[in-house]
Amino acid sequence: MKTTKPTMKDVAKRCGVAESTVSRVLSGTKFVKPVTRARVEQAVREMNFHRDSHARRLARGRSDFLGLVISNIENPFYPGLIKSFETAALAQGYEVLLCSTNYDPARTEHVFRRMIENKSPGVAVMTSRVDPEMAQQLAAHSIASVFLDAEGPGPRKSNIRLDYATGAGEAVRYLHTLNHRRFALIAGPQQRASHFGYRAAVESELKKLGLKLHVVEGNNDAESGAEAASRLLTLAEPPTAVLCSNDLTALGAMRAFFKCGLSVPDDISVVGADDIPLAAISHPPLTTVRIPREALGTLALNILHTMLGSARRIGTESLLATDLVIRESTGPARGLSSVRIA
Amino acid sequence: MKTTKPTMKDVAKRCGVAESTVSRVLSGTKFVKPVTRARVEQAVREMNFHRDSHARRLARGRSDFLGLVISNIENPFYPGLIKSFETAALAQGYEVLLCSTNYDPARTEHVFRRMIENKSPGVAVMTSRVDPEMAQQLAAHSIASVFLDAEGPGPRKSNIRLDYATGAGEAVRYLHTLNHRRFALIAGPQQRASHFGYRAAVESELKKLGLKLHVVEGNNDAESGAEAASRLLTLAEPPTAVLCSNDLTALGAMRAFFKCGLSVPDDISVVGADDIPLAAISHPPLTTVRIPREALGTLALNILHTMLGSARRIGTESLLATDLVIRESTGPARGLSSVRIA
DNA sequence: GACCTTGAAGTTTGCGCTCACATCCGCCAG
DNA sequence: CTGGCGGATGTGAGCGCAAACTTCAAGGTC
Repeated sequence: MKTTKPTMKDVAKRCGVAESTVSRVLSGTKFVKPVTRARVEQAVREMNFHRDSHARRLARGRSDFLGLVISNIENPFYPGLIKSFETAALAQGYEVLLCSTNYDPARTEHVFRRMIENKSPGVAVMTSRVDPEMAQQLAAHSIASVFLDAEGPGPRKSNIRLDYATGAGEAVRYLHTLNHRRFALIAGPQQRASHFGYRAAVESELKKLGLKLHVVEGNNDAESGAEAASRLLTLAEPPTAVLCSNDLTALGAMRAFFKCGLSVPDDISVVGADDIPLAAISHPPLTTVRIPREALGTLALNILHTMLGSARRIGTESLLATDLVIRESTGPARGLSSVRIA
Repeated sequence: MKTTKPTMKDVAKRCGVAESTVSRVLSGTKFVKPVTRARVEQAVREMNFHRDSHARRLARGRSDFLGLVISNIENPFYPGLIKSFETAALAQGYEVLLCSTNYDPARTEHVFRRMIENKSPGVAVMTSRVDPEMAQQLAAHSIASVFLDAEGPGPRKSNIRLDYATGAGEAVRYLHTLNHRRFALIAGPQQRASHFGYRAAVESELKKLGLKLHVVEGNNDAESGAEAASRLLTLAEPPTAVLCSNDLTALGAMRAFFKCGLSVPDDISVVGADDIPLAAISHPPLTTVRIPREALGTLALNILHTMLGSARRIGTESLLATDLVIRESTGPARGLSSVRIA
């Protein structure tokens, strides 16, 4: 029983070829006689040999670790994104290094250092806010990057913009055909570009219909959604349709409405955003503006792959459309009088 | 503008010391004069130098990548686990390599090969089913491992057992005090140890109370939960309390009950298992047997860390208790006649 | 003052692999 | 017959770093 793990040299020796031949076989290079190849392959199998990826990456001068940076994995938006990114990455022969920042600056810095130290050829930064300095760090180490809803593209730096206008417009128009006239939005933190964009899209669509939007600010979680919803009900003219910055907020809002004895959608319609998995199985299932997470992950990877492939690594800007998924949290507006709460 | 990235040698040259001194500074070894240390540190900062982790790992002969193997990241059970594992790992100076098997044998094999090639010192396999051969592969490459609900421990191989009996017992007794007497379980696939254990725990607890359990098999997702729930309603004596193999199933079941015009918990009580984040914000919020995901992640890491630290890397077996989280999907059994559906 | 100790550095080797280059060989065209 | 050519393989030089080993100097100790 050998104690030390076999190296390529051991494999080479065992079947009487040079190390480089083994390397060629393992890397799938051609110009290896089928017989030789077979012999090497068998030896590899017999010895249960595995290349050391560190040595490999050192010798090649680069790694195939693509970074995927997210904020908080507990955000239900991410898993689908991660999965599709990973699947696409694997298909192209990359590995993925998943990193969460948890909104912690120290952690964030650690994450980026990790990318640099691992010689990542490219990183997808799918958090809502990015320190511009980090982007610069990546650039300084010539790491290709793709961001989400960030500033425009640059050298080796792409951007994916979510087009809230499509989905938000659809939602507004849909609610309008259901005779809703009083709209409210429980918005997310407005310093985030995505939430600002969403709000703008809703407002602009309503303006086309000659309607106004009542905005309350939430914090993207269920509690703040519930709290904001209660506030909406104290209005002189409460809305009949409530759009939300994300699904969690919408869920919280629905719960608050239920607590007040209202029925969704009979008394009030609620629309979420994101289409997290839970939206489909909530009670009632949530109508929502869908961000195609899977498409997003795949797109991010493909952008990275393209930038890495082309010699002139020019960043691109892509637009990703959103759309409305109609479920059961929306219905016709009560034609009658407005709902009043004691 | 230098094009190539600086190496330790460059740093050394720049401040007139030997490479090893730079290494010593960067690794925090002592026996470096403060003055020298400061000079090196400044040079590092000025040159924006970062060590190459591949070279580092190659030279040291080992990596600090702990593997975390899960089945499907879209399973809401995982994110909390991942997060706590990662946080604990970072605190101990490890990095984590997250891998999903997606129940795909090819993918699974890839995952394990990845661990081997990256010279992972340890791997936490948090999937419900494991190919024993994989466990063997890890052992063959002397990689420490910790499994979930797998076979007992072995050399360099630990196991964490979830103790369903605690939580399940609590749930049954709680429902019993609410006057429930007719119990059903929508069980998960029985070939999985965890689901088998859960069922056994519920059955044994009911037996103590002189009650029986009606079991239907589900498939751990919302649809199968709904389907199983409908089946339960066709019984001559439908249950008044339904336990479920997991929260998704419970959610599906609740939806089915609503569809039939029943109220949860007024007409029927539902208990989930896992306590996924969604359970707290579902309608009604779900009473559930909680698996402490955070504790699980932390525990897994600590076990790994301990095994790696001690010279005699003996595997251990740990038991992790579950408990009941009471929310609003459970209530007193109707004292009156049993519910009947047309 | 000979001897050891210890802090503070420098020197060197090699981790396991890839890749550029050199080599060898058989075969065909001129 | 010979030069050339391309397929098949061997040779060797690093990749960037860690760690063992070596060196040197400044103090003790008796």
